[in-house]
Amino acid sequence: MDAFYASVEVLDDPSLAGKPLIVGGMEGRGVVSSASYEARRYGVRSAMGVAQALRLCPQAIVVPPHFERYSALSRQVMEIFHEVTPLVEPLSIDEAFLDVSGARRLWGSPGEIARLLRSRVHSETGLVCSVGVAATKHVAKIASTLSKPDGLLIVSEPETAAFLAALPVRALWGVGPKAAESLEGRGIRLVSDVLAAPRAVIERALGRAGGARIWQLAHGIDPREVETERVEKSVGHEETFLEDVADPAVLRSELRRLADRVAARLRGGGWEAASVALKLRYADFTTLTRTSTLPEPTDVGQRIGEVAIGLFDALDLEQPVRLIGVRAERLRAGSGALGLWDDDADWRRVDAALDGARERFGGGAVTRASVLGPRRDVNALPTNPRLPRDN
DNA sequence: TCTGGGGTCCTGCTTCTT
DNA sequence: TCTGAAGAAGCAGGACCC
Repeated sequence: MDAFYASVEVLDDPSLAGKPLIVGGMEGRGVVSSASYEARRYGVRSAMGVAQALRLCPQAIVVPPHFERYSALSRQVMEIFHEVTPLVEPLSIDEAFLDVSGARRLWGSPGEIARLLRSRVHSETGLVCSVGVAATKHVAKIASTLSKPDGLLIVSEPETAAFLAALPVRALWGVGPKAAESLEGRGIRLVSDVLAAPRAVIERALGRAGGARIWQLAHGIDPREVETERVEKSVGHEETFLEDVADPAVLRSELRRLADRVAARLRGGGWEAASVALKLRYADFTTLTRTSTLPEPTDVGQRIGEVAIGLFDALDLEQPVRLIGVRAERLRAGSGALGLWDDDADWRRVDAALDGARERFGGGAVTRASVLGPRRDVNALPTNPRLPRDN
């Protein structure tokens, strides 16, 4: 979707059409979430402070984001995609990969399908989208970016190598400012320079995993399928204060509130968290994180809050705090999940959990049944003290 | 008058277990 | 019972994406 949030705002208030528009956060410390193309002409970009954006474009209209509305329209657009192919991989609220290789007999060539999608999205939602068509996800993604706004770019398989070679390295998925700087420091500016360089040079510049990935993408190698199932790995909430906060009591209370929100989402998704992370950003923007693995997974806000506060209390507050956040990590299926647990390793895990529970509760009454509860979910059992994990 | 909030993945290090 | 190596896991920080 093109300038998605800004386009939705225009859809809902046509008087904004044709004007420089910024969808952005709270006053003072807000940033630009989305800007209309009229605002972008003045240099306004996503993630820029709203104050800076207004210096560049003083006549811009700033509206707060309406995420529920964007989500509703996103669902509507995704439904259109699903009517064309079941192989849809939402990448974010406003982007998706579609595998249309099996839909050609019904809907025509990939190019025809792309035109159909653009037309249907516009007629059924009033919004404009751009489409990239290619043999791999990576090239399709780049093509859609280059075709914006309101465009369609088809890169056939034989054209792929030449298409990629002419691009700056920054266009490759996963090359951000730091990676681009590291590559450019070695004289590697274009994808064609990556092709000419030994793989070892790229891996030295970007690290082993990142280097290998970028080397492959530059060569047009991207075997990733369109994945319709996605498994969340963490959920979190964080908040930047309007003014920096130095009072630990206020920060603890905020942690409790954030933990409750995180826990509510865990329960909504049927998950439990195996560890809890605290994030803290000082006034000078120094950011630190602290993580703690839980004795047993939980979806209870009070428990997550206790752990987050424990991590917070272990810190020496050096400065007033600008941002604070709580994240639940290493999610696993929550209550109600069934696991098979008929081998020795699982029983050892149960007994280890028993030991841990006896230590915590002072012994006697703790039995295998009281540790397992009604759940019988081996994966959700405590892993303290350490045992080999099976995931 | 700087710099949000939602995430994923990787690296380098330490600690623990086998 | 001790020891060293290897691997797993935990943790912190950072890059990157939308």
